[in-house]
Amino acid sequence: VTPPRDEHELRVRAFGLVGHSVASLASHLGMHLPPTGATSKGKVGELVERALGATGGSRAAHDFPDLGIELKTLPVDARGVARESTYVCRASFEAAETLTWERSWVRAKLSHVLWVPVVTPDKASPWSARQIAEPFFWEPSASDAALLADDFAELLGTVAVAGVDAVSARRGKVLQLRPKAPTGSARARTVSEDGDESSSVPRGFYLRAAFTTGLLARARGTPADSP
DNA sequence: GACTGATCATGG
DNA sequence: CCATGATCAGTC
Repeated sequence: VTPPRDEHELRVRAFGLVGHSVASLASHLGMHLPPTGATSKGKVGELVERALGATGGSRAAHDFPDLGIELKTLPVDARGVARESTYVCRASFEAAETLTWERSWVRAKLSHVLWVPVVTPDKASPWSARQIAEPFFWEPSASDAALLADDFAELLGTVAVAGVDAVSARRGKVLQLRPKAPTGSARARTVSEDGDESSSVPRGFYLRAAFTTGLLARARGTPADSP
């Protein structure tokens, strides 16, 4: 699948997936999926990337570089409530004191996102019971951006003055900083306020499920708690 | 049932 | 090790 030429083409392709199960999508693409469970983490995202012509790969870039658009699948229950938080990107603290929201990779990634909800009734649901729902584009509203910027500033501020280990996933109204590593013993470099180097478990930025649930509800034009 | 900390797969 | 794609699973 070649990359979409523009946003319209991407939109058409994404809407073309609506109603397909993950199993049928994989079948059409000739992809084999392992059974659902721990070993299949991330497979739906890779599948949808391929289906839409995302450049993918493991480079630090948007999924659609020419369009500046990021692709995210969103597991939701039958009511449209997000089942999981959403990973955004790795967090680097080389210059926590000077890194601003405006210059952050988090902001760049979230500036334009194509969300593809995947209805997953429960975690035991087989691929055939997980269906692609209506996708939607999101560009943060002024209030979205303010919430994100506030959390970002608070998180980075704490890292700058107290170190990354002082931040738990409990911080942040909508944006979290959490471990993001192969195992709990993985290490990544950290630099403290006075320049001392040490290491801690690698972290990543995540969007809370309540936040993404709200984005979906807004896109559907329904209150987040309506039936 | 929501949430946090830990974990799984793949490529460079 | 870095990055991408996320979800698992024990605890609150």
